[in-house]
Amino acid sequence: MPAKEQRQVASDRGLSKQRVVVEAVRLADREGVDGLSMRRLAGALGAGAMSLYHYVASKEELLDAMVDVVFEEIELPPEETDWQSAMRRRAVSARQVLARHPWAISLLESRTSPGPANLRHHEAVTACLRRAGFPVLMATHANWLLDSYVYGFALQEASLPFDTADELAAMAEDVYLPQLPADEFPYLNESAAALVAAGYDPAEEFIFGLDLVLAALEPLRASA
Amino acid sequence: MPAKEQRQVASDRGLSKQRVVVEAVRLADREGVDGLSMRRLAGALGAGAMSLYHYVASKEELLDAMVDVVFEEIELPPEETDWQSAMRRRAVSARQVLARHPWAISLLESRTSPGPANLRHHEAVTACLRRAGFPVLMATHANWLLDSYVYGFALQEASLPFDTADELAAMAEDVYLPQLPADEFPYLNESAAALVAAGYDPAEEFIFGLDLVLAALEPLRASA
DNA sequence: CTCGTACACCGTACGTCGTACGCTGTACTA
DNA sequence: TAGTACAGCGTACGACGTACGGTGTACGAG
Repeated sequence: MPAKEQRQVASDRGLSKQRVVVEAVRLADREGVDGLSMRRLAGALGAGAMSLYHYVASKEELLDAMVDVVFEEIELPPEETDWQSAMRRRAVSARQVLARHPWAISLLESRTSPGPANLRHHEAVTACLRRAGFPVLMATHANWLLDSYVYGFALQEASLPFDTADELAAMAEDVYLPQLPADEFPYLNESAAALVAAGYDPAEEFIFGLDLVLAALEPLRASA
Repeated sequence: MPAKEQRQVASDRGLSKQRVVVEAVRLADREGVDGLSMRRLAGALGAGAMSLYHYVASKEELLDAMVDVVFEEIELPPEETDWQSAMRRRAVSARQVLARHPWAISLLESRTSPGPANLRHHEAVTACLRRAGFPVLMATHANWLLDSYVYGFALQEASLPFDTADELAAMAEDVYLPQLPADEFPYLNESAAALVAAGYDPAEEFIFGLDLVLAALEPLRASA
């Protein structure tokens, strides 16, 4: 019934798994993962809902592909520098990317088989550690530790309702402190006051723990 | 129309926010968070779906309450010991609890305002650190670092499709190695082989990173 | 030039979801 | 005895994922 005047638009306007997944990521960035439905996604692509199923077997597969797109965005550890700088680079990049796509974090939990970009990433990180002199088991330990820190930080960051020092100060005054009776929560009150006074910026927190972890790993490079 | 022979069952079989939330946690443990629907939950409680809304304003509020129940299960840092032992205790407990309720991790990301148990927990941890001599800002750093590690580890653990060394060995042989061409992923192959050979048990991984982090924090106890 | 087949895409339909709304029966107070 | 409050329920609505069976266009073979 429809479409009689459209002709060679196909190759340009036509769908593809690429286009579907990329648009899904955009939609999730904009509206959160709960706002991502097959119908809405199809709408954003100017297509019918069922057309998507020619490119993705199910919504689950779509989510898998989205997570892998996110992994593709994370910078691999550069090979030219010392291992600490390289790992810092990739960790900082990972945090940035996960902050840009907060929905990806909650998806990680439920996706059990890593996509190709995830594997490539893991390989590159392991390579960096092994070349720096970490024995196999130590490299595994370091991997777990660093990834735990990065993911856990991103997870906590995603649940913060503020981004900057100013917003923190405003929220502390208006929202937090009122529900924190000073006698029941003396230390949280103390912290909140001190953080606001110091102009605490959560964005700078990441590097502190990261460098501390990297320094703590350094001595393990040559041991068994 | 119904219910004419039931009488004093009310106080025993009657609902309450407690019962609703606890049963929701059980259901989520059993079927995952996707398997938790208001109808199914009501069914498990022998009630109609809409009855739940007398105890929870919305499903969102139910999820908030479930997360707080999980926090209640986490052991607070004991006050009698040195700070490292205390923090180790609570971290180990947190990991256990989160492993028992994997759905809670993905919920953390979307819940922006902490419940009472969460606040009490945070207060206790901060108290422990401050009493151990950490200055306010350092205690904040330590908090972020430790929580990041615990949450991130739990997140990674939840996405593992195996729990024991044996299962890892089996999966490595049957699933992972076949899709990891040795020329493209030399280091992952090396790691997989070494881990299987060493009888690597992911359950022991947690303590390694935890103790490393605790040791790295120790020297910061008295500095500004 | 026709026709068959393959492909890209779509409309409809089903069962499930969260929940707004309004009704019932019971329990207790006046 | 009447009135009120409350616990719980039934129905209904719109949105979801997706099974199924179309329908138009492109293209190679005859």
